[in-house]
Amino acid sequence: MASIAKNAGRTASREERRQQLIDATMKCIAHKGMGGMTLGDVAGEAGLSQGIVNLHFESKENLLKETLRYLADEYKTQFNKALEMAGPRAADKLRALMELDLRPSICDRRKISVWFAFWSEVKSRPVYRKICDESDRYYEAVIENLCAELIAEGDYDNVTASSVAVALNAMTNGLWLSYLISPKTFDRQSATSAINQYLHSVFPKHFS
Amino acid sequence: MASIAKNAGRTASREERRQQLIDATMKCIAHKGMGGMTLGDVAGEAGLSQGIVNLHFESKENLLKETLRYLADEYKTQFNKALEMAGPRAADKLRALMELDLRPSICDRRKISVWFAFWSEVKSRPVYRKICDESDRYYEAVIENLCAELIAEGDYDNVTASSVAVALNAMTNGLWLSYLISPKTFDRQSATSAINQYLHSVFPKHFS
Amino acid sequence: MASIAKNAGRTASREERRQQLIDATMKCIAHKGMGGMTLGDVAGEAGLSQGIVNLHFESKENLLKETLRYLADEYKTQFNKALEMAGPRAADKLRALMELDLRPSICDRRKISVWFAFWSEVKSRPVYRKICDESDRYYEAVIENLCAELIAEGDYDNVTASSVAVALNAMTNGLWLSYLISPKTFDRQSATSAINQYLHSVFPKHFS
Amino acid sequence: MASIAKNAGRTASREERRQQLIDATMKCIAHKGMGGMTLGDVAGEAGLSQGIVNLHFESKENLLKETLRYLADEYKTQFNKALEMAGPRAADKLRALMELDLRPSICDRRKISVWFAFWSEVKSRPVYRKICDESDRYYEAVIENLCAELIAEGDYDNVTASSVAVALNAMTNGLWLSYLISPKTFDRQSATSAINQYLHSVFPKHFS
DNA sequence: AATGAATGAGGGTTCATTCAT
DNA sequence: CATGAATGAACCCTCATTCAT
Repeated sequence: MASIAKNAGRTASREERRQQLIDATMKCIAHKGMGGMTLGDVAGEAGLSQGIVNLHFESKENLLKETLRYLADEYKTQFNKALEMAGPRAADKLRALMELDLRPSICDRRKISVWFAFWSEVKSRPVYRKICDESDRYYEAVIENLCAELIAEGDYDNVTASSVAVALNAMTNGLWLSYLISPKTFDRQSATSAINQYLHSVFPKHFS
Repeated sequence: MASIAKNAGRTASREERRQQLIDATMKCIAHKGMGGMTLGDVAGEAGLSQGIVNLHFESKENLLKETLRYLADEYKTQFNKALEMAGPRAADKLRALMELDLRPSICDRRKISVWFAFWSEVKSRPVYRKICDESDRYYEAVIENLCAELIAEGDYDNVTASSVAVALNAMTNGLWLSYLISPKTFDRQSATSAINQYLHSVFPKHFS
Repeated sequence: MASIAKNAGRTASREERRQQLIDATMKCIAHKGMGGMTLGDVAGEAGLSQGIVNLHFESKENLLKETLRYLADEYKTQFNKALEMAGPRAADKLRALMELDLRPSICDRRKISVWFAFWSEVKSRPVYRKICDESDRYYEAVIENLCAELIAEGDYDNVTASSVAVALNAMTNGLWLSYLISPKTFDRQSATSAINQYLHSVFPKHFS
Repeated sequence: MASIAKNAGRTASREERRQQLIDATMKCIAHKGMGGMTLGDVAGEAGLSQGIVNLHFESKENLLKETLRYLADEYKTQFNKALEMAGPRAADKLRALMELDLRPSICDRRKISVWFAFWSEVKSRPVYRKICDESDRYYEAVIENLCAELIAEGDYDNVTASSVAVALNAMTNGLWLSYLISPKTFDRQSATSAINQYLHSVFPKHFS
């Protein structure tokens, strides 16, 4: 029985272990920063031994790449699910996507920290840039399509779908930063207001 | 007095050297990432010798803090200058500030990289958070005041100054990210459109 | 009895596995050098799993010792067989031994590599020295006896059996080194000539 | 005064330090074997700190390469000096070269150990092979020329310069091995006898 | 007997920092 | 002030060994 606890580390599927380590990695990045994080920290956080990361990910660099990929995949999954569950109307879908970015499970300082850690290395690591770029492109395309629908429906002029998509995408990312920097003074409430107000200004017939 | 004059040269040179090293630091962060950058790189970039950074900044940590402070101060200076030179009207001031963020000397991938590097460590280093927070608070306050003026002038309802300030601030930061991630497909032109469209939607009487 | 028969199979398989691993070890030493070789390499080369070597040899150190012992035994077997098959005359026996050292199955770069690997550690590992010393002593004694016979038969003066034995032993080992270092320019032919010429010079009546 | 001892490590020319480290390396290889030697050992042996080797040699691999090169250069220097100081006659030169290989400063178990360590890796590291091959080629060529002179002078038939050169080269290397393996029972005396007897047998008019 | 995930000590290497010059 | 050799802690990574299966 004691041996179960002692050998807890010996039983886990390959996939579980990888996920466990990726989770620990995100925690460590948030806690110590991308440069400050060490493989020792990650292993410790996961309650496992020194060599475990190299065993499952070959190298630190690869662990980080896989962590980013997980983060991107996880977001995409949520994004698509939000889209699906929002019902058929474009306005509802758009609102759902905006809400997604402010949902506590996504908009949490730890996770935001990790996103910024990768973004900050986008210039020095082409792999990161590629992953982020592909994701971004997808989201912006979806949003742009939704905006195009709204514009057609509402007969809005003076507004292009592309510009609104760019603005919305930028805004949600920017709001994450505000939350990261000023967690005390910045709350989800004000973020929601800012977005709603923007949507109302641009698409008054769809958003009150 | 004599000694002041005598030290003026030294002091000036000391200041110049510090600036030279801060510049090198920003280049290195952009090039190698916050974690990848070493004091050796910085010294090399500045064309000086190994120990030089510790001589002028005591420690790496302090160099980074001073670099962030410089970055923040530089931005503040430009911000205030833009405000001043824009003329007395709130709308002009606001437009000038938006333009500032997209001006090549500010919105350049290298510099943006450095901003993101510091932001990514905001959670693990309270000092960084403090510096960023103070700056942000100031800018948002200024913008909020300008918006309040516009609202009063234009008699806009359904809009609060605070929300617009939050949105604008987020948007400009988010646009930097888009530029960082997709330098090929994202250009200053589309960023300008996004902002102008937003301003026009919210303050139609002031922005065409 | 029954149990002996029953275990014979197991024992045989156990012995086969050990031999398989020793062969793999020699391959790996030749390929990666004594320091570069790992137990993982050995297991891989044998097409077996990680822990296999420790299962059969307890430790790396022991595996190496057993490998050397195998190498020495194998050589001794061949040596004795060559001696036996050469016929009764001392000159024929001597020639057979010289030929043995140049025979492709013995004088092959891979195997030579392994010999040198062990010799190079003779100074730091007394066990290796002991094994090599014992073998050497045996071969030199045999050769010395053969030389003594020849000297008696041929009435050679100015020559001692001991010195010729020392020289021949040194020469064959030295020729292996030449082959190891210069496989392209050094061939079995020139090695054979060198030995024959030596034998002819020393024992002109026995070797033409 | 105390500080002189304490800072002994801080004063030494680049070249001196490199040599000091190469010496320590040879000691360590002899003591622990090529695989067992660590950079920590080398630094410790030199009385310096951990990082010192990488500071002066960039990598362990490079340290080893430079060590081999030093060993080869040192030998070549001695070889050429022996050649020069031996006087004009070929026989004297040849004898001087043979004596060189048995001279205590060259034929010492520590140094021999190091030679064997490199030879044992000749198959897995082409660089080592190249260095050894080039040296060997040079020595054999010199010896072959000397033998050719002797053959011409003495009108020896049944002997080719090339074969004698090959044999002599092999023999000296092989004698080193005997010394390495059997330091107790093998002495310089018997090695000398073996060589002299060989020379006498082949070139009776020149060597008594 | 065999596997292969897990361990953890120890290796090579990097790098912030110190110090004699 | 400035240099750059030297330090030594700490990193990533490897690998012999152990152990549950």
